[in-house]
Amino acid sequence: MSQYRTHNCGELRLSDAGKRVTLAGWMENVREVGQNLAFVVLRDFYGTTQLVVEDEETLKTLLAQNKETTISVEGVVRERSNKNPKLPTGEIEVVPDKVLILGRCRYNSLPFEINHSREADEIQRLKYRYLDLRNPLVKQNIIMRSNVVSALRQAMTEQGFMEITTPILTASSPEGARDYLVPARKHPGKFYALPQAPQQFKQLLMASGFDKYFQIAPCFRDEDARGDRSPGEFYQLDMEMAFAGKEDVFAVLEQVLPPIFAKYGKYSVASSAPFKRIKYLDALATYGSDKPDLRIDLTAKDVSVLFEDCEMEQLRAKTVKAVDISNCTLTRKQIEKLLSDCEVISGVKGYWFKTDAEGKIAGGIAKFVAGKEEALSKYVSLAPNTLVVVSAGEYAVKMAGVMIKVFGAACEGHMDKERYEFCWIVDFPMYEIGEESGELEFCHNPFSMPIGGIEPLLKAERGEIDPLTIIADQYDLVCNGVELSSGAVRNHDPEIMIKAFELVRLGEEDVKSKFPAMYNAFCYGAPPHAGIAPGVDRMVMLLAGEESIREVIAFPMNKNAQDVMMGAPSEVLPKQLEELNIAVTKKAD
RNA sequence: GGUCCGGUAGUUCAGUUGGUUAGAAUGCCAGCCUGUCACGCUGGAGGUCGAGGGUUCGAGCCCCUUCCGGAUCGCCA
Repeated sequence: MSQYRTHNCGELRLSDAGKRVTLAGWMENVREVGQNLAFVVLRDFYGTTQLVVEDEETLKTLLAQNKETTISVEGVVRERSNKNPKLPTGEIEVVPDKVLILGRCRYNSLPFEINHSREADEIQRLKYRYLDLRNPLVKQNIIMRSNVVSALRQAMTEQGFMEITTPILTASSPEGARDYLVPARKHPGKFYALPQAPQQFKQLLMASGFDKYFQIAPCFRDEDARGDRSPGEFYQLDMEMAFAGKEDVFAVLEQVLPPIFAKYGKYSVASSAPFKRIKYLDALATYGSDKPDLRIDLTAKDVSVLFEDCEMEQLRAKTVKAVDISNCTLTRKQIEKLLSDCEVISGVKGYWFKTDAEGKIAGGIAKFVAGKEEALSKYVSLAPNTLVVVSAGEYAVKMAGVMIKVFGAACEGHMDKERYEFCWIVDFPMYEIGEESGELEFCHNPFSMPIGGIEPLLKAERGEIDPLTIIADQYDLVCNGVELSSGAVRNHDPEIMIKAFELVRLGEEDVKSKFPAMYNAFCYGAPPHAGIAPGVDRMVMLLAGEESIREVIAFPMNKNAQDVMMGAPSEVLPKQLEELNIAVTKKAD
């Protein structure tokens, strides 16, 4: 038996009445209702229990303390005369006769009220995260995360995967995101890097003969944060399989994820295996996004041909996209507000018109579409009360995707929020023309196998096909418009690797110098392999229905990658820098 | 780094065209209250209106600079 308690604050019931118990917890609230009568709410991890204080001495002891002081009380469980059906412990109360002060709260005023901490300023919440986390609602997400991670480990193990940890101090990788660097004390001028992902290690594990690997892996990237992207560090369910292809990877996640989403998620799972597969180019054309939210029933139509001779200059663009929204009751003001929201997100202007109750075109750019009704109706519905939003120009597709998400969520009847819709986005282009360089570059990462192996690469080299048409065997898992993870069938063949690099004006030496370990390992006989890495934080975010990733991390950093609670990053002693062979320079004023 | 929005009591916010002593709720303190559970009632304390400068007889409000926060774009193989 614990030194401090016989029971926790969430477990006593009517059947325990008459028992002598000891409880410990935080003094959440004291309600004095008379000269010698007060109710004290005691809270611990498991719940709250009401203490009733009827003697002057105990009352004095407790009133001398601030709220949030931790105490231990010994007393008898009693049936309440006034029961509270809202509380699991609401049928009983404890009458303490011994009170012990365990940890005094020295402040009579807190930075925020514990049970309303979610409404408080975020800086305060992060600075006093240990107080914020006392709020059961805040704590709940962290508990759920723990359960989800444990369920993921169990499911992956059941699927025959083995968890192997990989180094945190490793070599900087020139590709991809900015690295976090760690100076190497014993090697002046040299640095370790924290891994952006265990990508190369897991592929090396495949070359080492491990068959199915997974890891709840910490990843570090020195890039700016977003609502759904924590700065600095995050976790992935990283996995890789040998002698396996796309179908094997899909099968594993289609078995592992839905039961976990069903059990821990806020909503029900609408997708069953196999998940819908959408080609990258089709996703862009239909949904205006490579992470479509399939809960929304809106799609984008290409109406470019209709506006070639349009009087309105902005609409005379190469690409014009239209999204028709049936049974739309939004007012002109609401429509324009939503369009301006879209404009903030995408940086592109949007246009609109609608059909009235008689099916007549009105509002917005109606003047410029008048007379085109017949041609238009081949692409979009012009049934009465249909709103049509339009985007044009270089970023028309992207804007269409934003409009689908914003209007889909805002218009009655076009989105069933209460479910999880998974899909695979497949067949990503291998190469693209870089915006800055204007030359051919890898679209995503150079580790993916081109579909068809070396053949399409050779054809492109001979000029028989456009290298932009080469497809990488790469895939994304998307759920409710959130990119959960990215994966690929890897390129395990040094010849194909070199050829893939040659198309972007690099060669064998570059492959060797950029990825020496992997290149060498693959020269000793590597298995074909494939993998994927769903983001744990984003998954938990979806399950909890949270908008901010910081709600599912115990100790999150703020957007500027600072830990305001610990004071990180911080200055260090000159001695530490000397040891690391880092010259101390004084900042110029 | 760019754009947009915001910063007023411990906390969450209101503050009209630039005009008397800057308000509310909650928390805190004191008193009252014998069945509360968001306890109630009465009273009280609590403010560098983010900072600096300017316009003005007069600035929380207008202008400039700057700091901080949020959203977003860039970025995230």
